[in-house]
Amino acid sequence: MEHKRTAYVILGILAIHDHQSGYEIRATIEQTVGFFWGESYGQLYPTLKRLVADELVVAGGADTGSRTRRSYSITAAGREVLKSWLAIPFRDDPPRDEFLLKLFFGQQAAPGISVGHIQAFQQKTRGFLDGLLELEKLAHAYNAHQPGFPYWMLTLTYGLGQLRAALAWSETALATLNAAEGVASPNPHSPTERSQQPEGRDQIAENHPSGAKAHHL
Amino acid sequence: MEHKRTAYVILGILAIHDHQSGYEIRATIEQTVGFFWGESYGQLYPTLKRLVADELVVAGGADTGSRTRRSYSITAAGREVLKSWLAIPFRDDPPRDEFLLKLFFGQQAAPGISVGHIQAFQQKTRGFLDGLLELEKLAHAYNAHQPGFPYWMLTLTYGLGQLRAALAWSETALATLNAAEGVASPNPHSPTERSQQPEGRDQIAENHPSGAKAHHL
DNA sequence: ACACACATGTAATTGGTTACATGATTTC
DNA sequence: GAAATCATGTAACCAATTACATGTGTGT
Repeated sequence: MEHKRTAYVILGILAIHDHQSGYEIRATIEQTVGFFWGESYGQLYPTLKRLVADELVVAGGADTGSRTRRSYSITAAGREVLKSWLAIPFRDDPPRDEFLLKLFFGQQAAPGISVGHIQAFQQKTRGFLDGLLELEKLAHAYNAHQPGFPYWMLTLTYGLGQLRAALAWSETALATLNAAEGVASPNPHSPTERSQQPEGRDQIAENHPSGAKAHHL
Repeated sequence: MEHKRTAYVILGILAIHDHQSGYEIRATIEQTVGFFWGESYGQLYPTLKRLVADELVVAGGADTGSRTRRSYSITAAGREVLKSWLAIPFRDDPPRDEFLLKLFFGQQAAPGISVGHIQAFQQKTRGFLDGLLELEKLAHAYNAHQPGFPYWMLTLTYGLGQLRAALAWSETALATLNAAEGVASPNPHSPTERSQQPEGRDQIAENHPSGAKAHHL
């Protein structure tokens, strides 16, 4: 009876605003938790089905099989399940930041490549930041009175902080690299959409004098 | 003949320091890119095999099948493949931050839960930061002269910046929450179950005027 | 002889993405 | 009645995790 995290996202969204269709839920996810939590279509509908089967949400509207709008609400049981999930420690999934990875190996790349990556990163970050600022404005305008508001703001300010730090870093990074690599030429990069911020896992290099493995590569 | 990202990590590591066993490669990954790139056992050996088959690395040492140490080196072809991978735009994989997710839904949680999460986050972040600072020290001590050094430092300073921003945020977040949630009965990190939560529907803001997307819940 | 770290591997499964296929409703 | 957008779904795939199974070399 385990549920995957997609299930809890759905429950959480419905707990805040009930009676949404799958389509709407998806949109809501994107507009609210989207900046730190990506969901895919492929997961949504099957999960919704499963939640209905487990009676954590109830479906109203058309009969199954039809393609007409159906809307979902969370049940009391659903709220409980959500609540107990919220109470257990969050899991830190392994970080995966391809940008940093490519940057780390920058020495192996052709000249200019790393600078290009950083520039692309910078642009994405700026765009992302603009989006969050916009979101902040809208949230204040429409949702300031809602009970969840303080929590929402917390996630927002977290995001803003990370992005600003990233932006500050990118300036100095470019300066450093231009010094190190000489002049820049090319650009790689055509824009994509999503950005992410890495979230840590806690293991870090272990090293002790005696066994002294490779800390020097 | 697509390669997965694990393959490029291996190539990159071997490009920096050749002639390592699978075991060593894994350790090196952890000690260098580990803080922003998690790899799992399960991927390493099969990928290594595949790389050998594609002649991007060569294996020396014992014969296949044996469990004695084998060591791998990158080939010229391997370097080329790595180089061209480095040149293509990095991919931003969808963000997934369970901490923020739980925080976002904090209103649905029992009292103290969110504070507990933030405290846990704070601790992890501090530990992580300490680890990075340690790593920085070691890197300066042992690797300062190596050609990749400036790039490694870039990833490091990025991490430090993010962590410091996260730490700063967590302070204000705790302050905010303590104000908002009244007093804490901190229930840090051990699962709870049962709680009373009657509380009927919460009906909140409805969809607004026409046109614009629902930016409010 | 035993423990322990070094070392290599595989099987089962998850969790998720992408791409596609299709129907319903609104708007012009 | 065509187009756009709202809406629901599925199939194919794949990257990665987990847990397990096993062997080797060294030091005590």
